[in-house]
Amino acid sequence: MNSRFFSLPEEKQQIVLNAGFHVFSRNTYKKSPMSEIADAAGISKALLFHYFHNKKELYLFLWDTCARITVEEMERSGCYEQKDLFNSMNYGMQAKMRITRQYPDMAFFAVKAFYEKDPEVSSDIQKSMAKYLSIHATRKLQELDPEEFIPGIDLNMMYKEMYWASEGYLWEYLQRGNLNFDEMERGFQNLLDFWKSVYLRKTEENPG
Amino acid sequence: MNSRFFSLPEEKQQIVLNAGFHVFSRNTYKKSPMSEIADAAGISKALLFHYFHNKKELYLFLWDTCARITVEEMERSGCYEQKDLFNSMNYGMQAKMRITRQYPDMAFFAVKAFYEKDPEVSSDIQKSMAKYLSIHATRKLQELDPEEFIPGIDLNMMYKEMYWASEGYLWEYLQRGNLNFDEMERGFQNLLDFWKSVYLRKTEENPG
DNA sequence: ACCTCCGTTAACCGTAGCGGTCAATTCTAT
DNA sequence: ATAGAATTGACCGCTACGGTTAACGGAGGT
Repeated sequence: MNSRFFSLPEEKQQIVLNAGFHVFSRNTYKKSPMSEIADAAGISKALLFHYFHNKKELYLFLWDTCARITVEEMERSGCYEQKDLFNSMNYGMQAKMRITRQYPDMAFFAVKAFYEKDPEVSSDIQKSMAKYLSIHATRKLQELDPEEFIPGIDLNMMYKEMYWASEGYLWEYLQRGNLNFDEMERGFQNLLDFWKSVYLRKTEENPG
Repeated sequence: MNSRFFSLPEEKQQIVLNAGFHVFSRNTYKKSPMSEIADAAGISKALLFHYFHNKKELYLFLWDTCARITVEEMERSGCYEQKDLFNSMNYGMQAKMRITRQYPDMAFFAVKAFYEKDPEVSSDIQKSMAKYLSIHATRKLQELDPEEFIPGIDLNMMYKEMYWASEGYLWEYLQRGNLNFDEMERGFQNLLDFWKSVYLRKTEENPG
């Protein structure tokens, strides 16, 4: 289908993908010019049209790539198999950052595409999303052992709270651009350590 | 300056402002058409140009309005005078939601404008921002009494964590549109209660 | 030396949308 | 009826868009 694009060296492919993620994540579908994407990728507009027959094809290809890579990388991180909640979040976040390192604008693109309203692409997006969600639904919420946490804590709320804070944390970094991944990773470790120190029940092995 | 606009009934003014916030928050400055704003406000493009001489004037007016209302509403909420951290956050969040109720897209507009790169407006934005930040800087970080919180907790980290979670919480609601403010408020109350139950030191009055 | 293939591009095309203007129309109050 | 303000449709010059095409240039085969 995209044989011409796939025969490119992988490095060049990534540059084009990133250019697409970048432009489409900052504009609506309709207001994302192919010329801007080509410029960002350092190639001519005509060549971009040589790789992808039209704008819609590129956009949907980017969406599929985004979904595929996310699923792959999350599976690969092993976060779903972790029994320990904090390890699970840690691996999950590491996966997200590994993705962001390679495709800095993919996260933005994903949310933008999900809420895209343009009739030329929205139905395709939603259809594909439904497919991926049905896969995702197999992963049920962690079964947490109340004995491990401080007495009386609302574990459901704790989980949601940690999720929101992770999102807020990630968001703050993504928003300001020029990412320092080592710093991000260290910061998230601190966050995890804080949660452990506060939420985990104190025992002989874990004296707070 | 904008005498023609100000002589409008307040209700109509708000409609126009919201239309502006909406369009400018979803596109770059350059790609936000005046025609689209006029449509969203239910008036003709020519009339919009009657109220504001050109696009730049409207944009900067929106920015000033945004900054002014935010400062006003935060002051008015009384969150800065609160001695208790949780009360302070509660009032602050209530103020944010009061603003969002009236101008649903103002929060989006603010972050977008802050990161706007277009040379036609970016310098004005940054200049005005510096002004407002210098006012804001007078409000120093809460002096927290370690005696009130569980022993050994990292108060600095706790504060940051609560901030991130609030942002993540707000973001989740804003993102999906069609806001239910009562539900949002209840949800945030739950979050506050959770924090109190976990972070506050247990005493006779507060048996966890 | 010539030819062929193919990645790559500048230049182009028809159209649509932009910021901004203005004459004309409608509304309102006397 | 009429002055004056509010409001608009139609317009202008220009830019930018998606997509096409003819041509360029280098690598490899003969």
